[in-house]
Amino acid sequence: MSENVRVRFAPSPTGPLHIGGLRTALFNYLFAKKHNGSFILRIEDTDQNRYVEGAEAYIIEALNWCGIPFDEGPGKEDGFGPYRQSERKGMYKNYAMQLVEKGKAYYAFDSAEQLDFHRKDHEEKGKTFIYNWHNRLKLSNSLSLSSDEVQAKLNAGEDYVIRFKSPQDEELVLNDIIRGEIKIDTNILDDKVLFKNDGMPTYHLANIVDDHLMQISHVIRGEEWLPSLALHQLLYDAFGWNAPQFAHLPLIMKPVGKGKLSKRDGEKGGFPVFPLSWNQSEGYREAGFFPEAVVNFLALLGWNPGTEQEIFSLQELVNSFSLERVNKSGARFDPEKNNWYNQQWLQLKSDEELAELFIQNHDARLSGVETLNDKGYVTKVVSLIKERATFASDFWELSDYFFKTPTEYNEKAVRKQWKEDTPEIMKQVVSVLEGITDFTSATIETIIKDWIGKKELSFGKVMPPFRLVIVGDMKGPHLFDILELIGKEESIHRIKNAISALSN
RNA sequence: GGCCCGUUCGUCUAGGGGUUAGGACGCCAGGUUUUCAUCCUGGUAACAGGGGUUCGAUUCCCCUACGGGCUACCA
Repeated sequence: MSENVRVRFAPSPTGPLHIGGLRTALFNYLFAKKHNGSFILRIEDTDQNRYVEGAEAYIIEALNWCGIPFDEGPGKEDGFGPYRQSERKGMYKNYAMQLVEKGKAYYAFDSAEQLDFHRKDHEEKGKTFIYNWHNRLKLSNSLSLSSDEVQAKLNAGEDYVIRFKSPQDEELVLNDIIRGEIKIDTNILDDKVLFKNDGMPTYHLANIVDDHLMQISHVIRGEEWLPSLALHQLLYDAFGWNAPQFAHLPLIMKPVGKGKLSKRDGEKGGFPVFPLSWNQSEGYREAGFFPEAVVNFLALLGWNPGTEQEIFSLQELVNSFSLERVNKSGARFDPEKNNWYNQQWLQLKSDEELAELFIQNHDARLSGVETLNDKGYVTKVVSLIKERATFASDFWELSDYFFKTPTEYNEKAVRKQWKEDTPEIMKQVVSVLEGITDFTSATIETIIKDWIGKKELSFGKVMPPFRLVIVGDMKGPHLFDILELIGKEESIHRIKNAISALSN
């Protein structure tokens, strides 16, 4: 690989970054870091009609949240800026003019209405209207008009665009790192607009000029750009520039049904499609996903290292990433596996960190449970229940009985476990507990088991109802661990409480 | 419609001219936990179809089907 790897992520600020865009950014980042290169953010805002306030800030925040910040971009100038195309506006026209002077591009005066008419007309006849060698001489442009006529129109201030003059009868052999050779017949190409009558370049021109000026070495983008590759290659050739290498990433598809993943799928399936919340759509961050899990899942969607490793830190991804191992076909988005990754990453987090999250999450939702502000206690609770959780937001439901005395008891469990003689047994358990001074899990366990043995009671008569009165349900970690945490007084209180509640 | 790209378990994928076609998610069963979950073990399940090439194709080539993308003075 060449020494100077420079890649860019070039989103349009038309809304929140979605999961596909995020993966494109991630692959660019991984490739850049793998080769000690630079990851550049360029904002492609050449279409002022589609500009959305806040979108750029959103994109930047999303990249930061994922842990894949850009090296150069808006606010991080490094000699190649500005990084917003709207701020580069002044430089594009000259490049368009260069092509006109070289005879590689031309002025076109056709109105949107005229072109619309042609398209519809062709469609009715079952044909496709393509503005190129085939018909450009029949349309209104500097190829069909005399230079005097053209000059007159320009002097009169008529609207015009600059179109690329795509070549006739050539076979182009393009190269893509992921897909290999792609052959294209230039006769089917159309004369794309490079420069719009509003004084802004189109994506195609701005993209090529900026990639050249910013010395981009590799263009890694979504497969939706593959049809434009021929035009882009032709543009580099027309300018006499060396083209970067290209890699077109497979798309991310809907979990079910046809087509690529959309915002709608997230709403239907109840999973996020945006990294951060945007208006009414909940983001991964707000839904409680860890960025590590999102990155891990996304990286393995369309790429794999060829080993059987599934869990990767960002650094491990960087180390093993290569474009050659990116798949060609689209990958279905699987919310289940996404959740699994979060569960895996949650287990990797420290109890302290998770306790912090638990406290934060909970304070926002509920109040009145004092012990939830005692981080030492919460940390212990988390250590006991985290293996049951997929999200930090599962914690409360998995551990509420550590913080408050049960007021309800699982009906089915009561029917099954609460027998005639159970209240009496529970009363005896109370007196056994009262006699324990070292109220720790292991000690309580030893004493209770001894007592069960001496009394010739069965474990089945004691332990299930014991759990039921402490937890309110037949669930949770090792019972004696729970007892130690909630303490002697509360344990006894719960048993007495349950005896009166269940013995009507 | 035209052009381009693609096609291995339900999903993400490994593999590659001769393999018991491997792993992960999900699902199912068993074990552990005298609870639930985790965890462990096992199971379920795939080379789209048809032609070639070849001693032999899932692997290479062609066609078909299917899927996807593009077809704007949007990116």
